[in-house]
Amino acid sequence: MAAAKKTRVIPRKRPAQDRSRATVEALVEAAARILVKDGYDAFTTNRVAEKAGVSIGSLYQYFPNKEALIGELQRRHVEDLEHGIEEMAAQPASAPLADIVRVAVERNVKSHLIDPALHRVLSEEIPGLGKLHWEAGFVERTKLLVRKAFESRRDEIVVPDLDLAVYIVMRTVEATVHDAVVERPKELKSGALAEEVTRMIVSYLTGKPLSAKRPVRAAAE
Amino acid sequence: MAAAKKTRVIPRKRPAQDRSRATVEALVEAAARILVKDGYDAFTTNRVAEKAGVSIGSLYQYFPNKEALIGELQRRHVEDLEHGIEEMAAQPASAPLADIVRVAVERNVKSHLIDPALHRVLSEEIPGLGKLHWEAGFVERTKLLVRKAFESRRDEIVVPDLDLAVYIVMRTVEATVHDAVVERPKELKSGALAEEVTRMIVSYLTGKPLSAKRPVRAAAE
Amino acid sequence: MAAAKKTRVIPRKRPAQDRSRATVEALVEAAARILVKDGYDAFTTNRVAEKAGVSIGSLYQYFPNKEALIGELQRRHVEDLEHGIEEMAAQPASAPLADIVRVAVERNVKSHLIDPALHRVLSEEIPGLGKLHWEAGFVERTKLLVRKAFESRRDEIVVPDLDLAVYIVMRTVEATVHDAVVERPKELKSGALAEEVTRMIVSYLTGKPLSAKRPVRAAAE
Amino acid sequence: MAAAKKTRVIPRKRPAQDRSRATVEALVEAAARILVKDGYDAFTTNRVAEKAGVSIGSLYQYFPNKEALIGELQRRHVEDLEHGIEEMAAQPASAPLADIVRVAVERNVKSHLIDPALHRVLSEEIPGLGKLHWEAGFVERTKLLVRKAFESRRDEIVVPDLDLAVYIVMRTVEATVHDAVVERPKELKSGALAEEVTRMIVSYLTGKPLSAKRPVRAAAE
DNA sequence: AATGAATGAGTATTCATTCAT
DNA sequence: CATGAATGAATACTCATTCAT
Repeated sequence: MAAAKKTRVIPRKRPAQDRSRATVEALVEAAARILVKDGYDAFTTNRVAEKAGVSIGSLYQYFPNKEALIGELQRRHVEDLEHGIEEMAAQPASAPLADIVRVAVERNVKSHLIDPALHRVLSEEIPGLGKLHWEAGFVERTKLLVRKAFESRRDEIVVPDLDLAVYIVMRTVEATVHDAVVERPKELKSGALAEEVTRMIVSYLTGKPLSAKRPVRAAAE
Repeated sequence: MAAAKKTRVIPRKRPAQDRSRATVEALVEAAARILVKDGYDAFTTNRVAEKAGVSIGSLYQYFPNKEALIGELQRRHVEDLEHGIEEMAAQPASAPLADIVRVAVERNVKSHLIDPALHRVLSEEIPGLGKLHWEAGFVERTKLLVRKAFESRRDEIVVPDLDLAVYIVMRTVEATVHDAVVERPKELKSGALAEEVTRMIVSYLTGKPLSAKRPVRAAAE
Repeated sequence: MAAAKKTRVIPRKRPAQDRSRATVEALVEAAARILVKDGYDAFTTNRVAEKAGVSIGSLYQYFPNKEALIGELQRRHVEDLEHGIEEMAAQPASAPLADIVRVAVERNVKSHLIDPALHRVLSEEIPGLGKLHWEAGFVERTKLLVRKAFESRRDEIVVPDLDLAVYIVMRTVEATVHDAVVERPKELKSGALAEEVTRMIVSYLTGKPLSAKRPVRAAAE
Repeated sequence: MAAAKKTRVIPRKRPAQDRSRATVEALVEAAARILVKDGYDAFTTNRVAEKAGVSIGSLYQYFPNKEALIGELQRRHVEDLEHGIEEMAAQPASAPLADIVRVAVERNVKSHLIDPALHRVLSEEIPGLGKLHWEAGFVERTKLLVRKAFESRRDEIVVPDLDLAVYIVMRTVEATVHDAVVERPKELKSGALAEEVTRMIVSYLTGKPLSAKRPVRAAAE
């Protein structure tokens, strides 16, 4: 129903030269800084260009429109999130479900601690595009990896509908960790939140409580 | 950091006269319709007034600004959510934790099935204010009720940090149900989602799986 | 082939109130003045609004875009041209072809003497729209009237293809008179040009020269 | 009154080298193609350079500005028109007026059939400069030749004011033929239009109808 | 109370042109 | 000669809000 926006989200040129790259980087940096410091209302293309020390024309040389600039910011965050899932998927086949979940959750927490303020603005203050933009395919690719990880531990899992479980788990981790940036920063940093969320998910999937906390190496950087 | 908006969110007057009430109602209706059908971009005060069959001047008679209109929409949705929590709190003291959780989850699902499209727009397309707006105090009042419910079943709960548990549970239910409107509509309506989420939460809180499904009366309308 | 522009040309509202009418008039006036004095390059919407002593917002209240403003100017000129053709058509059925032609030519000259400068800018400096805009149907309506006038004097006319004759005559009068505004202003005002053009057309249509000049009353205001 | 543009219209250098010539040619070609296919709005210097397979810098090596590019296009068209007039002037002194006129008209038709689309865009879609641009002196040189041709047949001509006659004839031929490209393409190609226009002009100038059509050799290529 | 004409600050975006490499 | 990254002035248009009637 809601009106869809007609827009390219892909940067106009893949910057090749060095000067180009520097310009693009300056723009992205400036965009992030403005978004964090002054909010979306202050996020105007002219302001971004100015803060980047670049002409407005140059901004449009690399980003077809305002949205594309935001898109790039999102892309970078999502890229990191995806790396996290890949790290989980890279766990040895022998690793128990609990370890898998813990790695995923802790890695997700790590992603959210990189630039929490930017992350918050990105998901709360941007109009028109909630998760819509979320780098095409990211959610699907991610779902697939999680599903595979679950499938190869099918015997440990008591939940009948695996697909539904994947959905619930993913939403839970994301929401729970994401909002903690603002509402539970202490527990987010201390690891307490990750521990609790891991417990919840594991006990849900396996049908039995996760006894003692047995830290996993992969979580450490 | 982010620029805060200076605004009253409360309707200028409690409409007493009938005509007034009708006007307000028409405006709110029109606002919702536009938001759902055309998205936030099309949501202009002039357009709302026009669709409501009212002059723009009249709109400003009842709503001090655009945000207040949105605020009213949110208020109405949140009001329903709050009623849900109150229903949960109204459970007899003897009701076991599992029942409490089930009632809360199922009631939340019900709230989200009232006007899913509007609900989605409200939480995804509105810029500048994510949950910030969320009717002052709603989250706090709600947290309190949930906490009390948990406290009076403290013996059933194995999680040490009750406050953290409340946060996790609330975020989980909200996120999980909310997104299901778009991504898992079937399981949302069938009750399968509510069942799973309830299982997850109960097993997390109590440390033991929720055996068979034992439906609760209060969930039935 | 050439890209067509997507635009409303119709004024947004038919001004009803007096204040509205005054605003519209001020805008049209300002538009004409700017076009004549400074050319199309200086014709910006903000400038027009300013010169009209009206806010830019008001301009857009009555004209959906820049083009519509020009459209209105053209409409007014074309309206006058059309009145001229109607005057020709209103000649008594007994009037000989020569009189008809003379009336038409002289009336056309009159139209072009109203605001020659504006007229010139309108047809020479406006990009994208040559005659394209020319008030929908004007050319057709006009052709029809001329054709009828010719048909009812078919016996006087020696040209076999009447349709082609109509085309040639119309283009000739328009081009010849229009450019005279700039290139032959003296003869345009003195009536010499009209006389010559009339001669040319009549001798072409009838196959015999138009002997002496026999002025027609209708031409005099 | 109208703001005059400050510009060189002559290409910066007479390309001597072959590569240069090729570049210029590519640019002019690209310019024409864009103008015809996409209209004046799409005619940007960057686009022209790109389509020509040349860097924007190179464009400015050969054309001081956008206008100069258009100027070159016009120059080429006008050049052809001028050749036509010269062909007329090259008729033997003994050739009767009717032949002269016929040659001129038919040659003009031929010019307009070379690249009608480009020709149309050039004269209808280019803003700021109607005929102003028209290669300095073209109109004057042309007028002179026509006048001379008329003078040397003064005895055949009944019109008293020769200068006015020249103006009227020239405007008539140009307008009548030019617009036929769009509005009477069939008659333009068949020669019917040229025939009619010739008749009109000859009968106007000589005061007697042009009896039978007596084709002239010069008109044949 | 209602109307709706008027306001005008604010913004995304284009494109001709320059100039360092 | 060629390149193409960078420039930045210029402009159409939107929309929340006010206020005279």
